[in-house]
Amino acid sequence: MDIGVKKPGVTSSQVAEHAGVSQSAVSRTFTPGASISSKTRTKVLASAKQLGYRPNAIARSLITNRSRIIAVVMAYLENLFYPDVLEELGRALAAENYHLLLFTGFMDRDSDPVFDQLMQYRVDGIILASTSLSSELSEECATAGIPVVLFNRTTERDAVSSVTTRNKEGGRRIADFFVAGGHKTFGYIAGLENSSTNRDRQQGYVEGLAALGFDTVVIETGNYSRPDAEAAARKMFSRADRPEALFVANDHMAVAVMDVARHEFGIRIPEDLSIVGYDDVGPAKWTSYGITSMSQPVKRMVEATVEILMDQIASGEIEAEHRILNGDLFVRTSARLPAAGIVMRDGQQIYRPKEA
Amino acid sequence: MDIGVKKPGVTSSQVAEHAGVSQSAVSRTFTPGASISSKTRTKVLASAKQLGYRPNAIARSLITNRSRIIAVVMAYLENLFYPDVLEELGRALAAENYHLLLFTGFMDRDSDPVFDQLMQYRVDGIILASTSLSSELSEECATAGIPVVLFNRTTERDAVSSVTTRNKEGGRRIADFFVAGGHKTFGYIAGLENSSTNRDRQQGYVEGLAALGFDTVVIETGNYSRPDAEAAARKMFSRADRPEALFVANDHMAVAVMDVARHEFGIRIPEDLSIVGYDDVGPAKWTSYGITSMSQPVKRMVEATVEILMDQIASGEIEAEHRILNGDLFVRTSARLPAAGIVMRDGQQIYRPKEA
DNA sequence: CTGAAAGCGCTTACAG
DNA sequence: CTGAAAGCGCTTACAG
Repeated sequence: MDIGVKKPGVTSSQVAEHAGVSQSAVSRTFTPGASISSKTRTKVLASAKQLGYRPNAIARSLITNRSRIIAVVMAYLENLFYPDVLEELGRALAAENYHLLLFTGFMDRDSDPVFDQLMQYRVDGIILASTSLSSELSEECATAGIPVVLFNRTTERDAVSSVTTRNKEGGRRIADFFVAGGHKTFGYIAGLENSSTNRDRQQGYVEGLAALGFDTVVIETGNYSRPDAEAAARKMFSRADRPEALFVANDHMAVAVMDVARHEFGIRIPEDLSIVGYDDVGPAKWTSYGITSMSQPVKRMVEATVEILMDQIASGEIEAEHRILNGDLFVRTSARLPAAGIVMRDGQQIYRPKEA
Repeated sequence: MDIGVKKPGVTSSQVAEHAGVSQSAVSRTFTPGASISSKTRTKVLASAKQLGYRPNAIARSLITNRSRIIAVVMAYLENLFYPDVLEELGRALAAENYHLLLFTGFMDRDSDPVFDQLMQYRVDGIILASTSLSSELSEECATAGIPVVLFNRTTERDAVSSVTTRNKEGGRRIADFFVAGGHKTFGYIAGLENSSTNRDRQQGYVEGLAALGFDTVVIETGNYSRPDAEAAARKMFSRADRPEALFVANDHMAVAVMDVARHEFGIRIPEDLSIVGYDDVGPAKWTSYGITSMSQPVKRMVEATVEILMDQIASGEIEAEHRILNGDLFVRTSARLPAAGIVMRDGQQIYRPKEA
């Protein structure tokens, strides 16, 4: 035959018949808090076990209007920051007895194409990471009562909930750190130009430098992509005014930039060039790189994300909520050190200037 | 109120009323290949658009007994190989109009705990990567008519479908490569001891060396984990009989091993020590590492996985199928080169001894 | 091609 | 605490 037949599973009616009770009794046995005598319950459980019964979540969803599924949209996973987030999300959602429907591997940074798919499953919530949703669709979600959280990104109108870290303060902290370390010339390898993280990090950095009397920052753009970052690094290091301090908008690019610097240009780090990255992701900690980097607290960001979702699902109130968390500048070997301001925390060096 | 109300979506009945047709007509409009006049279809589509109707996939699943959801179980994502796989899976499943329910972030390497959850959603198929399922549960899937594919792993009894590469041949190739490069002493940093990949890679390597007259291989175990690999490297490099050629069971560990070698022991690579890894994953290609590594063709592995699943879903025949693909030894800078056998392919160096 | 009707496997008032 | 019954939003024979 052409269309395969998945053997139908055991149903609550079959269990009811086997146990000699009503189908409602079976349902109640598997509904936490439902009114059922322990005698009936025991009988049902025994029959269920014997028949290999498992409640059909699909049927339950249809009637409760709750799928217990959260859609996670993550366009790409090359930057290890995102797999880290995904793993934490898996854990956090499982703890709430929710499930994770993943949309990944499409090239657009726009989620609209996957939106139809995701809505058809009547997901209870949507998490958008490394991607964005048009405002019409965001509005449609609000109308449908489906909470949406932007992860590590905000939109201009603030109409959608978001979880981010203080990117602007992060950029400023890096400016302080460079200047405290005695650097005089400054560069920036930018991420995606229309992303809020890039905009904020760059702004904080440039403003911070300006406040300290440095008005010139040479900029190339790496678009948060490895090949683009390599190209940007080649341009940056070929310039006559090559800076001695370089902030790279995330660690994913910083790794590529360091490789180009050392192996293509013979630049010594940190003797000839100081590099600071962002995210504090895995490879930043590897000895070969040892990147001084602003951290983003993935675990707490995920907790905040899931919290917003759970609150809004429970209350039915979809009001945009913005959680902004703090990061720290973890000091390693990729940048020259300032004379003061470095403190130890949990065995790691972080930069905490007094005024902070 | 305590329990939030997700506004019910637009239903096919509402669209039918609006369009002045039967609910069946609406359903047929959204069922590819259903018998419907283009006139009715147009009317329905117009009303659907106006009302913002989207078919409810949950209701459809209930009646078709097909969820169009594939469960992917991936215990952890630190090793970039797995995010790569996930991204390809996202693409490949979307192309078949299937969706990906991800289970990740649990510490066990055993999938049994998530199995109940996954069965409740009546998934149409299951992909297990970096994790395994007890044979009882595998059998239960077969009974229920749900295809399961082990990704990058096999079980002893071969009862479950799998997609792997020729790990044993890979180990043997690495042995050939080392010996051709003039190495005389050999080591191995093992992965998880009960995993099929580790067993096969190790066996091929040890047998290959033996066939060439080298009977001694010093072994430490890194369990495919970064900290364990670092510890294993420290033990390995502290040995009096430290080998000059070291096969590390995957690149994820090889990166850690190289960092320990260079920065803790001052070992020069490849002058003092040759290292070869496995997977040919991102960091292997980064200049700082440049790991010579056996590749696993992720894209083709994913295609094979999805193909098996789609075939078995369509036919309803759950017969274990084993796809075994070839990898190549990509030659970079982490190991001393043999005088012959290195050829170019697509601008990359690979090792292809004549007899192969 | 079309519509009325049955039914997928559950949850949940309702009445007892 | 329990059961009979309605109904969630669809698909799909069936009859016309």
